[in-house]
Amino acid sequence: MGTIYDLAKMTGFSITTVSKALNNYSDVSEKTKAKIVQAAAEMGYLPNAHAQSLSTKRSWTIGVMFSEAHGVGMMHPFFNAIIESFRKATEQQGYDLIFASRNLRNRDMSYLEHFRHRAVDGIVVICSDQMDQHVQELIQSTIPIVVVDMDSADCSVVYSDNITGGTLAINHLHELGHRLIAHIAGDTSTDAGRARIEGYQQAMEQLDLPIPDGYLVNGGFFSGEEGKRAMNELLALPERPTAVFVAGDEMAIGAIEAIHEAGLQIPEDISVVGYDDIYVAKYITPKLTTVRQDTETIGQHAASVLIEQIVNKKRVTTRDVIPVNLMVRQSTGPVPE
Amino acid sequence: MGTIYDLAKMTGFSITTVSKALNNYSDVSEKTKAKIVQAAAEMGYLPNAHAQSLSTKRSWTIGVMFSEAHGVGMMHPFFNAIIESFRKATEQQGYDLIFASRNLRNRDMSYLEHFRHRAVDGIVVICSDQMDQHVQELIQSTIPIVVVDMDSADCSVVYSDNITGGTLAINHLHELGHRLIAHIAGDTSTDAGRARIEGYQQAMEQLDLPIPDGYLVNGGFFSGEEGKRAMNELLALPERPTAVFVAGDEMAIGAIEAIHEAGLQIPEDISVVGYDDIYVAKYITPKLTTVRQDTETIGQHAASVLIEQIVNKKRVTTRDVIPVNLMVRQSTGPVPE
DNA sequence: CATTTCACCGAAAGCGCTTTCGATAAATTT
DNA sequence: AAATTTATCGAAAGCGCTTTCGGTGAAATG
Repeated sequence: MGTIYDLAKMTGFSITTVSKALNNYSDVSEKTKAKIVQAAAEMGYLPNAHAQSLSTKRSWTIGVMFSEAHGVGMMHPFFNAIIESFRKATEQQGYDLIFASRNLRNRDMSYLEHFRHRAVDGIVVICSDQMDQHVQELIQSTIPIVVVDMDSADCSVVYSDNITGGTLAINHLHELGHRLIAHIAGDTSTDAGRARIEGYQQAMEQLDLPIPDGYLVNGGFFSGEEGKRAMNELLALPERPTAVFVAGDEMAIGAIEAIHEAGLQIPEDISVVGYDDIYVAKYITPKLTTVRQDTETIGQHAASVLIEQIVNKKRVTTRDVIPVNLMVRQSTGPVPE
Repeated sequence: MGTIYDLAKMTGFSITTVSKALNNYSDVSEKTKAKIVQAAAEMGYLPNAHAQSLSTKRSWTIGVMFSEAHGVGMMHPFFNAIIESFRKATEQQGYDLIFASRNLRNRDMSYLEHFRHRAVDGIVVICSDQMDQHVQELIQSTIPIVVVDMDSADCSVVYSDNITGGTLAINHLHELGHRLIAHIAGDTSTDAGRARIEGYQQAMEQLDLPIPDGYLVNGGFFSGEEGKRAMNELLALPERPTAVFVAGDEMAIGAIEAIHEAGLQIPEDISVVGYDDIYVAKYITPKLTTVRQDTETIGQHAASVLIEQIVNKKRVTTRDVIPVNLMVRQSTGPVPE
């Protein structure tokens, strides 16, 4: 503890000089700089971030907002991996992350209001719901922002190449001989959900494969429960698919459960390919074939495009589509005879 | 945007009165309060948090530190679930969470220093490594603190009843007829790892079961890889266990993979019980029997004990041990003949 | 030697807010 | 009617820091 005044008294210099010394101004002699820096170290002096922010109008904080749309909060492994990567990248530049709520001492307020209150330097939002009012409000504001996993023309975005992801999965299944390929989709209110459907449809058309009625089933918001339910719908179909492309790994794991409960084998009876490549994907039985999203680069790119805006004090709107790749493991195999 | 000065000018009152009105002081008439509040709403006025903190010495922020010991960061599902619950509880009281790094504009500093710099009101640390220097430094400081998943005599702690968790698992296996029960342990540098070993050993002794050489194998830091490796060691033993208690779910999933690769069935040949009950536990094949940690209550309790300290401006040292319970699913079954 | 330049330092204002304390006018009491 | 209380407001100091701008003495220049 101790303020800049204490340091000034201790060293005999004015607070002006102390501040300059600490900030490495050129109009302070090396000798006094050294004295001051050492004294600071001795007394364990640390500048008060609030005072600094107040006077510089720069807080070195980045506000993060998770879409709480479906109560996943910060628990979804995919979102999480991204934020972790984002955090590493931004902390290297000296920024701290702040998770703001919509509650300011029991006063209800929007995220934008809260972020303005906290005077964050920039905002990262991880959200897949186009319609989220709070997100739209953030996007329309003047604060530097980057949004992940969603598209928008009004701000910088970074997300996976989900269309290619879909085609990758379908082509892989096609090469294994599958012709009856279903898709358990993410909700169409999400960009990711829609793009993967798009990829599925494009690939099927390209391959001249029909999409039978009921082969495109909505799996909702990527949960295990919904994946299971959706798979059961597929299993009840008159012409059962031999392969299914699932728009999320947790959903895929739910689907696998359904398949097993129906007494069927994977991949002998049905092949399944997931999406995301969450941590456990390669450990479960059968090891999950899945489209891997590069959370590492997504986080890094998001960080750099945000920081660039902050540094240049200028909002930009870029679109950064990150490649995905297929991890072939053991949940897919040749089509059954 | 706009400051309190603008509001003052706009309403014709002094900034003193404006501030008081906004903070609901009693020496401002209801009439002028109403005027000011409305004007504030009209111009979208929001108080600057930094200025407030500077003058009140209260920042309404809580610093969170994850033990980065083994590079898991905020990605581990168990830690994550806790933080999510903690976040919900604290945000209801008006606090924001800040994830600080050890990097302050390319100056290296400790977490304590960083938190002091940011002037957080309290700290939550989620860590299992007793020896972490940074954590010890935090604990010895004067800032209100709560640590999760670790024991300490010098601060408030909240963690699961891991000893009971261990005995729960062993007793369950014993009831199923198992006598050859091994344990893939978490590293003994972690409290959780040690306590679960303790529970294992206590239960085995209680049941008069010997622990053969090699039946207690270190699984390191709870990763899938290490679980797999440890399981392979067990499989190579002259007398193979019929059941294994694994100190973490991800580790258990790795162990399951090893068992399957050895051509053995679960639970027919070997039963396995995990620890944590992570999200996917109930979806994988076979559905994992596991000791469930109550992340919800852990987070809530951590929040309330921290906030209590903040409000009372007085550090307390409490120990809050949260009960666990066994989720019996399909990875455990009767001992093979 | 007079003048300009340069290196180094500090006074002071300002960032946006809270809070103490005193001032004033109105209301109440004697 | 005088004295006291009450209700309402504002001046000013302070929170800890940055930054502009001016000042001083020493060194460099003519």
